[in-house]
Amino acid sequence: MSDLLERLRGRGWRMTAQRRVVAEVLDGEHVHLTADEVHSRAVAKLPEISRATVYNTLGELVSLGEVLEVATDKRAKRYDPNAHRPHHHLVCAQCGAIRDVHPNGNPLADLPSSERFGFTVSDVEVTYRGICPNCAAAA
Amino acid sequence: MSDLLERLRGRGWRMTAQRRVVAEVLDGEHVHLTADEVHSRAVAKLPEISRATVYNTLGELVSLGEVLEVATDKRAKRYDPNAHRPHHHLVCAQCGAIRDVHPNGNPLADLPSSERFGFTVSDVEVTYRGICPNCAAAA
DNA sequence: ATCCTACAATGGACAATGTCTAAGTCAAAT
DNA sequence: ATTTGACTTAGACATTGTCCATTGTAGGAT
Ligand SMILES: [Mn+2]
Ligand SMILES: [Mn+2]
Ligand SMILES: [Zn+2]
Ligand SMILES: [Zn+2]
Repeated sequence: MSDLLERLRGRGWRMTAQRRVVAEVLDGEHVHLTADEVHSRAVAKLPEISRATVYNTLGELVSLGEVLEVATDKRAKRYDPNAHRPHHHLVCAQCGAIRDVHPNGNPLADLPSSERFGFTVSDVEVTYRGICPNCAAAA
Repeated sequence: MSDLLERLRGRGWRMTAQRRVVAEVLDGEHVHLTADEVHSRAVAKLPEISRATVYNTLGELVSLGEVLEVATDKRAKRYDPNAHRPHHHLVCAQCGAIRDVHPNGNPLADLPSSERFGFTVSDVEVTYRGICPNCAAAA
């Protein structure tokens, strides 16, 4: 995710300790944190970082297309740094664990024009739900 | 939706003015209201109905499988009385209008086991996004 | 028709999530 | 080193949702 920081510097972003920390927290695979989780982890690295800054920074990253907002649970939005390769999500209905998945086929092609109601359809999100191996083992 | 009231009576539901009003508000096609919208419309019919009762009733309807919770926008949950025929959603990215859609194919079959990470996958939600005819005309 | 009581409704406190602003701070250009 | 406007902060406020003690009532029993 240091390439992210590079790209942002190139776009005229002022590089602050807070933004570096948020970027660090978002680094990794299968990362889908809520704003509050991002804040907690950021505070561990930079105790004085404020909630508002985390929200602001996440919002900016979303506007820039560097992070995606996903709504896999019905409470808080989650922030997904894997914005470059399109993908969908597989969510454990029990513990909420989230994995990135790449299904076959193109769901957009499966929506016939008779089911489009005159909309110009440009995008599709797919969320699979099930039980993860951990939760299955604990049952 | 009077058949809904019948089914609920059969399940031992006490029939109250409040529950009748909530059921009335949820009647119709392509209905996907937030709890607050349900409350507003219910108040128009029964001014003294409380927010708590609307939340309680919606929660009960969801537990009974008579209404679905959907998360097509990233703020409030929406309540969908079309719980009997499985379907997906088409959402206007501009105005938020929601239509029920029935795509071809089965997205569950498109998730190969190599992409299941040991999960037992049981369900899939698909949300199409685009621009509705109204918003396109206004542009 | 009246009574009883378990179930339901109410209002308001509280919690979780998200937005906004005024004032102070600091990155980076000069 | 100075300057400047972008950035951060704390906390008020807004929205969405939950909980609980109290009050009300639907529907069965008499
Ligand atoms: Mn993802
Ligand atoms: Mn629907
Ligand atoms: Zn799990
Ligand atoms: Zn629209």
